[in-house]
Amino acid sequence: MQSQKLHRLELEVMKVVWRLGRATVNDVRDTLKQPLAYTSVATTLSHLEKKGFLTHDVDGRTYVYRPLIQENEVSQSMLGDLLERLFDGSVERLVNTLLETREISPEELERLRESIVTYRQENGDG
Amino acid sequence: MQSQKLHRLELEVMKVVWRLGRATVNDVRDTLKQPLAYTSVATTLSHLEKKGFLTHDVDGRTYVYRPLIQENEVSQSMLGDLLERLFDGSVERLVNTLLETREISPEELERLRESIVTYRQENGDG
DNA sequence: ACGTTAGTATTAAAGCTTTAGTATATCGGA
DNA sequence: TCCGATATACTAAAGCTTTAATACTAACGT
Repeated sequence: MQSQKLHRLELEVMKVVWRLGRATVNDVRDTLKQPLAYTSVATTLSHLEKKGFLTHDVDGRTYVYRPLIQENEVSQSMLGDLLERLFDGSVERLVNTLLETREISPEELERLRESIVTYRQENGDG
Repeated sequence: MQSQKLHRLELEVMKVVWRLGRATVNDVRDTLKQPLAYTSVATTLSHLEKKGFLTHDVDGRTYVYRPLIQENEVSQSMLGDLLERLFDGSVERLVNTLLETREISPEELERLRESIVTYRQENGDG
């Protein structure tokens, strides 16, 4: 398993492929907010395939890409990276920073608390 | 206010300066885990100063750098960036990913829950 | 005063991502 | 069959960070 870290554009492209499930160059190009030349998107997809994040099937002469890695894996990996680099691995510091930063609605806060309690019941007391 | 996003090496260097409070090139160089040429560190400090993250006082012919931005500001900014790019701004999704990923001790989990409850009391119900 | 040392300033190479132009191949319609 | 449209392959320029060499400057000891 490699680094699982995606750069800005790579991530944008992967998000489209994750969302669509299967996607051609044009699918990706049409979905991206950022306007890009066809070949730019194609190159990025090639890179992602070479790095092992994607593969493709052939439909006529068209490549249909699909993910080889789940969004959740990448999210975990990149969040974990930031956790180490910014917070020395302290989940508590990360969450506190999050709480300080954001305007979080009471509803979201309550869901958050529930998530933690649920997780604790499932794992924490073992 | 600018982007407040630091790259890998820049962040390493800033962390040293934050920790030491005031630091010369050699202070930073000696503290960094990564071995680097004197001039590499000096260049990076110059960049950081040009970008407004640092300034320096002069002591003899030596520059003594000090932060112009707090670690917390940068942490918030960079975490917020990841929150948007990876989780579409959903704090809940971020925290859930964090819970899935990490082995979190019951103690840490309890502190986490307390943080949230405290924050909710101070802000959430208003 | 002079040379050695220890700083900073300048410049740029190396390595990376992003972006896209050009070349090439192939499908499909007239 | 031939032409235009559309697809990928190849190549590389532009823009960025990292890294460090070289040039320059000033302090300090003798």
